[in-house]
Amino acid sequence: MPDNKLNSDTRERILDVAERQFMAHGYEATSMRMITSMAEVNLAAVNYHFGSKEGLLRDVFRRRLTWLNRERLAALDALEQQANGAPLKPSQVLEAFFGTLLRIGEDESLGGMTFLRLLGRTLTDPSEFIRTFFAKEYAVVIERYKLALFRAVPDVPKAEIVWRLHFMLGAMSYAIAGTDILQVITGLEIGDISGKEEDGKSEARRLSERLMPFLLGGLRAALPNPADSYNQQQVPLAKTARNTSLEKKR
Amino acid sequence: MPDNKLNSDTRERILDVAERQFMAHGYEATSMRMITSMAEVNLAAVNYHFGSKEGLLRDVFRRRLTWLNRERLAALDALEQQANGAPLKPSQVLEAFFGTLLRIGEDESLGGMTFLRLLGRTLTDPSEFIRTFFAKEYAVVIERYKLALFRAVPDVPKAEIVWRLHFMLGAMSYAIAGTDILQVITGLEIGDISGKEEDGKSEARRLSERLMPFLLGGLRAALPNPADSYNQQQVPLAKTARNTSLEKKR
DNA sequence: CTGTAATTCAAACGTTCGTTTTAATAATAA
DNA sequence: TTATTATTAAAACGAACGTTTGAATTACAG
Repeated sequence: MPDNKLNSDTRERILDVAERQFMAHGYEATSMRMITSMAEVNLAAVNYHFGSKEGLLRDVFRRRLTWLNRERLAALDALEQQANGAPLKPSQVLEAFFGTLLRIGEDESLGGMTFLRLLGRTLTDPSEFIRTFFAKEYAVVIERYKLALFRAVPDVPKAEIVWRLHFMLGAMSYAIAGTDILQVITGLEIGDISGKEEDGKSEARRLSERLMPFLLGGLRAALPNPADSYNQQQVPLAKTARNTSLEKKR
Repeated sequence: MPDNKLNSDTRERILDVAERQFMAHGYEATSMRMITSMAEVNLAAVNYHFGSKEGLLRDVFRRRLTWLNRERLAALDALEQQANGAPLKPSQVLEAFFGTLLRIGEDESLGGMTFLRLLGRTLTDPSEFIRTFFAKEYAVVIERYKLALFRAVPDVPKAEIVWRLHFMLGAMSYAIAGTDILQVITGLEIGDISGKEEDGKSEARRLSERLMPFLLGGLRAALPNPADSYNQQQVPLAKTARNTSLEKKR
């Protein structure tokens, strides 16, 4: 068992194909035979180089997240050093966090939109293995950014900021992952805008321009008024159709 | 092949177990033998009642989405009728759309948090079958709400509103689906807040109170300034060690 | 009660899955 | 060179998959 050493080219070709197939069909629905045949390597090569299918998925993420984590921390370091002890602006923190991520989408050598979509989709994967992997992989970076946000938005309670970081991650992941289904759901207008190609690497940039103001608006939104419950009264309507959920029909 | 008639109780028990297992492990990783053994029915029962595993998944969603779609349209109808031709407030539209959804999480007979999580996770599923299914299932409702949002937020361009609807769906789905991984990623504070149980059905309500202001803030956020690209200058630092946000590096 | 349809059941179907084994080949060090 | 290790190759492993079959059982209309 090697597990170290430089790329044998086989390794890299497997990672490339696996990244794309996991993105297109999901982890469970992608078989090793699909991967190895498309990569034009022997079936046993995956187990030889990565130990198992899980090991392959882990390394697919590792080679991208290593860069991402380093870059995200560096971006925050630079901002804080320049701020000289003063709190950062919320837009700066978000730009460092989400802008760094979206840069991946513009650079094919960092994984491009393929990896971004894979990342967005995998974050909702329920499997235990994936959950613990990401928790470990992200822990340090998230902690740093959480603290930066606490300082950047001092008028919003910390607990609320954590919730909103949660929401922001979701909005971003979905916006990235959902190119297929959500753009169908929300209509073709986005397709019109994105218009396939004006320049080669515009998709991530266009997304960034739309996403960042949205996230900023959400992050700094007015606090929920504890007096009114959001669920009952905004919609004053009558008792609509009641019928719980099923039966009927057929 | 029957496919009609009322519930044989077997049908219902299969749907309940399948809903929970699909949520917990994902569609592909859930086998029919897991489902049928936990539901204490014969292995062949799924194929008999639903035709196939895909048919089962489809019906798992149908029995919930039928209610949700009807309720969402009814909520919008009631608001618009009451408004008497005047545009609705953004908060009203969001409350009708997301509030209705989150009500599912408070009512076990509508699917509860189990179904909400399943829904959130499934929306990112890459499989063709699921994508087209949701596109059809959602089309009418989304179209109605899109129009309502256009009127409710007239100062935001329509294309931008579609993007933000996209983002809002993502924030919501992730917030729902990601109870496991994202709460680990974003730290334990949320767990402290949610604190297991104060009252029986509080989880969805707590989520709603946090989510709604965030979505409203994002929906009405200031437009991106076309003059400045978000990628270059929000992080104003020098060319020093830090590359702004994209290219360069490496 | 009788007869027909609906449902349940045990068993097996053929396929595909991830992984392992054993041998052949390529690469590298002494 | 030779010895040693790393990599590739072909074939097979047992297990699990979704589905189908055909008989046994139940439900129910006449």
